[in-house]
Amino acid sequence: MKRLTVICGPTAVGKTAYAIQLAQKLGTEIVSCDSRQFYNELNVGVARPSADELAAVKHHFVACRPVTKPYNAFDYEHDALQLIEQLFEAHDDIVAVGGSGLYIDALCHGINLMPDPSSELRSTLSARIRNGELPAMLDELKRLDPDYYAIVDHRNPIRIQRALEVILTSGRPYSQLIGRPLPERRFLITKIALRRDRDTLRNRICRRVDMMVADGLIEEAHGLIPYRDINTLNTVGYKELFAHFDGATTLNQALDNIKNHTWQYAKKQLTWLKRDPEITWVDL
RNA sequence: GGGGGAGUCGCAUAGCGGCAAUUGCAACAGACUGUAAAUCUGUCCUCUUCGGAGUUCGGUGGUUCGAGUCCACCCUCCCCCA
Repeated sequence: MKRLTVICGPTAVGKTAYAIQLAQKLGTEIVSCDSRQFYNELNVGVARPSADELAAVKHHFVACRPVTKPYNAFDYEHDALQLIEQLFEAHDDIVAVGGSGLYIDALCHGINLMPDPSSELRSTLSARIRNGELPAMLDELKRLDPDYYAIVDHRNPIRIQRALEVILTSGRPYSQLIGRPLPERRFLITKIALRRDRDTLRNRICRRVDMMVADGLIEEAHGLIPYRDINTLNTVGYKELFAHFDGATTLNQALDNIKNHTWQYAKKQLTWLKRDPEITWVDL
């Protein structure tokens, strides 16, 4: 049976190096599931593997699309699955690495098929949220899909928006669409989550941010100013520098913010991974 | 030496007689099915059987039914003139 080994864990634990070593040992290639390393324009700020690392093992889904083209977990599932089937023709093992929990879940278990909302609908709904119409939207949701209304976080506008998008374009309750069983993967999945003690991880994060600066993070962010309103650029490491470019913070404050926010992100990743019973934890 | 201003729960900030005390950040925990490094929630003086209870606003006294808020003195810091 073919096997996919997924390497996950918080940012800056050392997933990249671990995955490369494993892939070399298994004589195989790497599929990234990092929602930010997909993009051509994002390099040092998203800790893309170095040129040497990319040369050591063939990587997929790294720097493969422009930030201007929207992408999501469902598209990723589709693309990655297709690629994986293809890679299994030549390999018994494949290594996947990444820190984006939703994308890892999409790869390992899939996401229910739902119709794509038109971009008009999406922008209409987000405009309504900006205009403070969330309560009215909640009423709509209550009427159209009481089951989902009962469980969603009423204060999370994105959740409400998404549910309405799906309901309005499919004509069916969102709660029905997300509940359906998903087909099992036709390959074995082993999930390994890397872990380090808090202090070590925190230090690694701080050191890595300093290294990113030495590697040109500030210049990279500066060059990305034209794209700053794209959601993909709403990313730790860039948004803090955009604020600095605006004069809202000093450079040192911006870098401190990046370190803190990266740490918060690492904890959020851990929270996501903790509830996954399939994971085997490995202490580094 | 003279004049002015300020000390609030880790940091910053509100507060001008009814306050365990505003807001932001940080911290801690959590949610998450197509924006996910996104978005959102809870806790955040101490104890709590989660109903409350006990201690707080530089210090010491005082005025008041009641003081972070008013008065006196003291301590510390900042600014201006010398």
